Amino acid sequence: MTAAASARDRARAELTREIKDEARRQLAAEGPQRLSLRAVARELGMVSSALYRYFPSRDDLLTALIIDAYNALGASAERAVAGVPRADIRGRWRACCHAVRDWALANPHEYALIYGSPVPGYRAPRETVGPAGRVATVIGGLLADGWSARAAALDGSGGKAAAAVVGQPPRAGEPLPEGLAAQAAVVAAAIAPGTPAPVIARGLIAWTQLFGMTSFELFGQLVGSADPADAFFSYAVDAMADFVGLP
Amino acid sequence: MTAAASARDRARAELTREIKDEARRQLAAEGPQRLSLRAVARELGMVSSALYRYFPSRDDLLTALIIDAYNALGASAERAVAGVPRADIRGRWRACCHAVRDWALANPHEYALIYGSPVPGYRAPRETVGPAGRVATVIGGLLADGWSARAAALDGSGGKAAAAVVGQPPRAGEPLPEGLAAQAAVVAAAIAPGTPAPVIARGLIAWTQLFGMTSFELFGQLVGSADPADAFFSYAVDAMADFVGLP
DNA sequence: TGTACATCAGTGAACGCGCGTTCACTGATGTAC
DNA sequence: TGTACATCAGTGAACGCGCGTTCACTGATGTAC
Repeated sequence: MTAAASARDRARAELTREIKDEARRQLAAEGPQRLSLRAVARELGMVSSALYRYFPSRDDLLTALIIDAYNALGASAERAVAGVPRADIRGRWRACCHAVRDWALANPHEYALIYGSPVPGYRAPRETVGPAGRVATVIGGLLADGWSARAAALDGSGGKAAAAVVGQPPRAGEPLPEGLAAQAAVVAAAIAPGTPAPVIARGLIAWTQLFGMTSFELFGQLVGSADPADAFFSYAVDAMADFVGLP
Repeated sequence: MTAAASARDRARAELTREIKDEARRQLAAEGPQRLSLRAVARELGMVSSALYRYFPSRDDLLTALIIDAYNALGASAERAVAGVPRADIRGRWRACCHAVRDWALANPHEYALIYGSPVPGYRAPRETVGPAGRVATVIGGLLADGWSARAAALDGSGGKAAAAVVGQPPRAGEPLPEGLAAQAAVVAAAIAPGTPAPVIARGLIAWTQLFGMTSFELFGQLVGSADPADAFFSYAVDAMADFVGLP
């Protein structure tokens, strides 16, 4: 009786979700290491040992939250990018960056959970790597699109590429340190096929800049300089778009 | 009897240092939130309540460690920069960036303590802001030196500034979003007198990039792309030197 | 220089807390014949 | 369709742990006259 079987299964799925929701709520209120199974159970009106039917240990609950956080951030970036016309590559880049920032500001503890200091004694298992890569994959796609758009423009107009606010865009033949060229090739193969290594290398810089800036804002490091950070963030996003050569 | 008075005082200062050293050791071994007064006391062969003669609470001990960490990192950057001839501005920038990274890799938990997610329930008091600004102050000095060197060269050579690998250096008149221009002016006044706002704005980008990249390396976010990160790091440091217009 | 007093460092016991995890159990929900 | 059995969810008590902090105390070190 599949319908009946899935009745129990559905109850199970629902409670699993409720546990995660409550855990997420506590995460938001207290931070990652204050997350306690007992408190979650208490809030749900269960006895703490009951949670062990759903998560074999506290670390497994944490892992589930981490995966959810990566997925939520990734989905938010993907959604934002999909909302901009495909040809407007710079607009998609802006959308991606702002989606990252907005999600981080809206979910500071979840952001800290995945991009802050690693939780001590906790080692991220394999299942996190897929979700963890979603934003990078989006960025890789934009780099690839940006490169091919620019390559097409160069062919057509004899070098009159889009004006850059912040400097010359990367060129395919630019020299790179050897180790980096190899790493960039691997990255390109994975998320930005056909994109030359120098573009990827700059993309890595922009990627680290984006998250560095976001973390700094969230963790209070911009107080006294670029806080509030709205203007700085937008400026940096555009500067980095130029830097990686987006049209 | 000042000498005798300072005998007791010296004993006190020494034990205070020993407590911090032991706490730092535990920090390195276990991470910030595993730091426990009882464990520190145990290791020192004291009873836990004795620590309250030295630190009024666990948070105060944490604060002391945070200040020490900022100072250690700041001193390390200052030392590295001072070891390079004053005129070699790019060399000093490189030294500064690599000092930050090297210190972070050598003291990962202390780095996480100050640049990772904020410790929950802990609010950094005033005394941290001075030490926290030391690296930024170093960078501000380099931006100022870079700008005045470039301004001098422009005057002398009619615009033939140093060749940039990565694009055109910032110009004084470049447009900035309004809020950012004001913030940049404040920053300039504090740590880079006479430096135009666009240079400062790019400096902020480079600053966030430096720490973003370092945090990503330390927190394992570069695994699968730019790990090991030596080549990428050096490349990014040079790219950012161009980006902020260092000669 | 010697004595009476004040200051301070360190002790040891105790308070009250919350945590993760285990285990034998009860009762309800599902399955097989 | 009805019964006997298996599976699973949730209970409640318990284990053992370590933590931060307080408090009254002892004894040593310093200070004032």
